[in-house]
Amino acid sequence: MKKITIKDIATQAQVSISTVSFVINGKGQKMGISTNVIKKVQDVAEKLNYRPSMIATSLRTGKTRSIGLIVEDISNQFFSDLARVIEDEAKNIDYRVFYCSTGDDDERSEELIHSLLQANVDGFIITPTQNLESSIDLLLKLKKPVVLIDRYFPGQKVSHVVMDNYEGSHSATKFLINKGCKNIAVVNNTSEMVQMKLREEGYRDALKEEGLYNENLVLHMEYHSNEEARIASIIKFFKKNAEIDAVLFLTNYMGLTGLQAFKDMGIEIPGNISVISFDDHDSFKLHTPTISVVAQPIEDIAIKSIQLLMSQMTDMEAFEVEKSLKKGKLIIRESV
Amino acid sequence: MKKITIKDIATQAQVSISTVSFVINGKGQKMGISTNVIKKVQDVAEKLNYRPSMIATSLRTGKTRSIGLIVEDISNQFFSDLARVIEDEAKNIDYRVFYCSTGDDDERSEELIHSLLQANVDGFIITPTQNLESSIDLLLKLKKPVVLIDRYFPGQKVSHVVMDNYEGSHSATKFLINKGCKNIAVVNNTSEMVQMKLREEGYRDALKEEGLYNENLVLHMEYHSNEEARIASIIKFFKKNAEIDAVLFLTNYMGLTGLQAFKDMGIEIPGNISVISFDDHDSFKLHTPTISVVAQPIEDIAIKSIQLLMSQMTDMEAFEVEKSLKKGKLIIRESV
DNA sequence: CTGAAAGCGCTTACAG
DNA sequence: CTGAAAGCGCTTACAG
Repeated sequence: MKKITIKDIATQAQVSISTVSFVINGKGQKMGISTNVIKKVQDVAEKLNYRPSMIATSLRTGKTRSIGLIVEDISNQFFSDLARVIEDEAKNIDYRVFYCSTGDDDERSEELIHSLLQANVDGFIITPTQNLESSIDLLLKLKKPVVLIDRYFPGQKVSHVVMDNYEGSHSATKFLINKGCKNIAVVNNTSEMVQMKLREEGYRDALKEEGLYNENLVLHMEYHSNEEARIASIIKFFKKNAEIDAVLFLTNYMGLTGLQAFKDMGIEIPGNISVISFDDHDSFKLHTPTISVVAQPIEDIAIKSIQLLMSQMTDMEAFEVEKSLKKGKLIIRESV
Repeated sequence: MKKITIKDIATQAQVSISTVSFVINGKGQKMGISTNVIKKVQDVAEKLNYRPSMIATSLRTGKTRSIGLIVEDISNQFFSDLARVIEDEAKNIDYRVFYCSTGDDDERSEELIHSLLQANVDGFIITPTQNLESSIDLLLKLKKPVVLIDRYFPGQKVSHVVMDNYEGSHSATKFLINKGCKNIAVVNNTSEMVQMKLREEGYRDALKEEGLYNENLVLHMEYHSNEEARIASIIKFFKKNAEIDAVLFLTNYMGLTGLQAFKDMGIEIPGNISVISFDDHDSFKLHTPTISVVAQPIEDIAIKSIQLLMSQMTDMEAFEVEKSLKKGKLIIRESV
């Protein structure tokens, strides 16, 4: 069975290939093609089960009706949830999504951008890594529509949609303070990215407002260390600071590691320590006790980012940079 | 900044576009192009930062150097782990992977196949849904390389690589019997797919060998019901059969649901009931107590499926159907 | 109302 | 040793 082309249809329907093309693309009416001919072409196309070659169309039009989605790690539930919503939204406007993971590796991220550029995607949605600013600049120079999500570069003129990270951790910390906690720790990674900085700031400011801030209770963990090393560093930190009565984990994977560490140490939640983590996760709902979280507004972020991307794809010139901040949601469970 | 083409290089290097094409594709030597010219072309390509258009190459050669990977649900850890290994393996042989999720929906699966067909991927790796046999037949008719994973259609002549499901649940059940459990339940979904049938058979045969089989202890849950309904049906089942002292969950999501149900009911693991689930998951390692599992040989499956696909892509005619069975691994944790 | 022709960016058989 | 030309499957300005 060989591939059916526009030419086969033209032959069978006894018209020119231009006519076929117009009909297939719904421009039959507009081009003043007779109803009879339109019907005939459609019937033949149907009968031969014709599928236009995306590749030929792309080469000709320069458009692929596809979006490249670059996330940190598609096997992290936050990103896979995000990806699914974005894919659904894109499907509604008849776009395909190609997704891939950076693993928080700058070099890999650059490769992915180039590979998607080569595949000629019409737009990019990206969770950038730390040093990706220049690659993003390249996309801007190429006039490629881009939206950053989850994080961004403060100085760069690119649309982005992120959670209100400052507010999220500020209100979570506030909640712990109101609960009566006095020695509230925070576990962050060593990333210099703005979203992590803002989360830490929200925590710090909330404590400072109450005169409770203690810089010894801030732990920064290496992102690229392995699970055992991370658990060990958490154990060490909590042993050293036995006065800690509450902790805020700034990402879900740090929260999960923390829970593992507490388990190994025999620390009881919320008896010995109250826990809140960023980013909801199935394991947090299933954990004994269930873990409170600052949940990201995944749906809002996904929908908004597609919208921003679409407005760029529709008219790259008229488009203006938009910075969108979406409020997260503090979900209180048994862990506090 | 406009896109650099082979033509721009030809102009700048003062050679014909054929020469450029040969050099870029490393066929310079073979075509007897002088070292000087090769060097000049390479330098110009480098200087202009030339990237070949994948789309033009595809249209011309009919190949895309890409693989379509269709899984049930990319946000399920089993599939995302699988996808990552497949992606890495593919990258090693310089192939891209496009992945997408069926959500166990036949219609969506067909759409995805057609959409990947339109994108002209060179090969398919698919976890088929129940009624996808005819769509797979279509791929065979089109002479498209296909490998099925995780499951397959017994009568169909297609290469596949799956875990030895029968052996996995047989040995897990055997383990529970040897532990002294007498009333061992199993929780399955209503799928008619062979992999689920085999898991249930392994369980059944192990019990029959010891004269312990009791058909009342088999629960079949609707796949497409929501989480609450699933929890409710598990609670009902375990209340009705209070004698159950062990349970085997046949997929990780059923296991997770089961744990939630046990939590709601106040059933203690392994005090009241021993638990083993198929498919390892972070939550199983983190759960209190940690949950024993029949882990799938994800790496083996991924590597083998790429191998089988490659041999088809290399030589579609000489290729012979291969059915590959990979042994799973029983990991005993605190839950038994 | 419809067709012939150019062109998107490549690859490759053919000619010299 | 290198170039001119055909063709992959489309879209669209132009001509009639």
